[in-house]
Amino acid sequence: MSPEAVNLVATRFKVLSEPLRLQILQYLENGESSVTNVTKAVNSTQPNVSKHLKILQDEGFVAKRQEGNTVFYKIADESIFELCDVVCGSLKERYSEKSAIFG
Amino acid sequence: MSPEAVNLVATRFKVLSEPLRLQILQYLENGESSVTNVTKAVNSTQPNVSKHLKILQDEGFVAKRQEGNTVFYKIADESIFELCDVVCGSLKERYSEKSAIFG
DNA sequence: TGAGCATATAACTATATCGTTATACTGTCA
DNA sequence: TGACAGTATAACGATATAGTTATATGCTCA
Repeated sequence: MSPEAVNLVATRFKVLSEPLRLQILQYLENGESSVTNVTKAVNSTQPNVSKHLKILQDEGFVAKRQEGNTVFYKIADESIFELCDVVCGSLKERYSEKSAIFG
Repeated sequence: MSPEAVNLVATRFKVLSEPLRLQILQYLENGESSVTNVTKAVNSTQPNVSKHLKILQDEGFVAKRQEGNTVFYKIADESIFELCDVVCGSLKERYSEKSAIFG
């Protein structure tokens, strides 16, 4: 893998390395949602959620759609769930005694 | 996924979000290696590589083995390559025009 | 025991980013 | 047009971490 490719991959992992962003993605797995509803779902503030949604959008993980004055975001790259599955599987192996918290 | 699980997953992604650490993992894919050789391979400094190796080990991605006064590190969790493959695939789709740099 | 090599750690600077607060922007509706 | 709701952005403080330099630790061998 070339250095540029390594950097792009690292950036992708970095975007997924914030718990709040993972929570947002997890919530959006249920379907598209307005910023206000995402904010409520993840129990944060609107500006903070807005900022994180922008980061997720810049990386192509989510896409936005405007309707009136409300903006709806939805998952744009399903591979994130595959990534989480792989990580969870690995974590389950490593912390087999803690595996209960992964359901 | 519970909040604790989200945090553990986020931590895992964070460890993989540094280009140098990805380079180290990529190099170790060829087999175990001493710290000195890793340092040369990734073109960094010994203390820096040592620090990153510790981070990778704490997360269970690599394991160490001491022989005399040299320490050998090797991959301890093959799932990282699966993760990189998924990310690369997703990136290829997104930047299809740039896909050449991924080989 | 003492020199020298390999690795780890400590202390530091610089940079990045999270979350907050305040405010700007944009669209709707009376 | 004016008020308000939804979203985005700017500015700020606080925290975290990458990389460097210096040094400590631990092993080997003469």
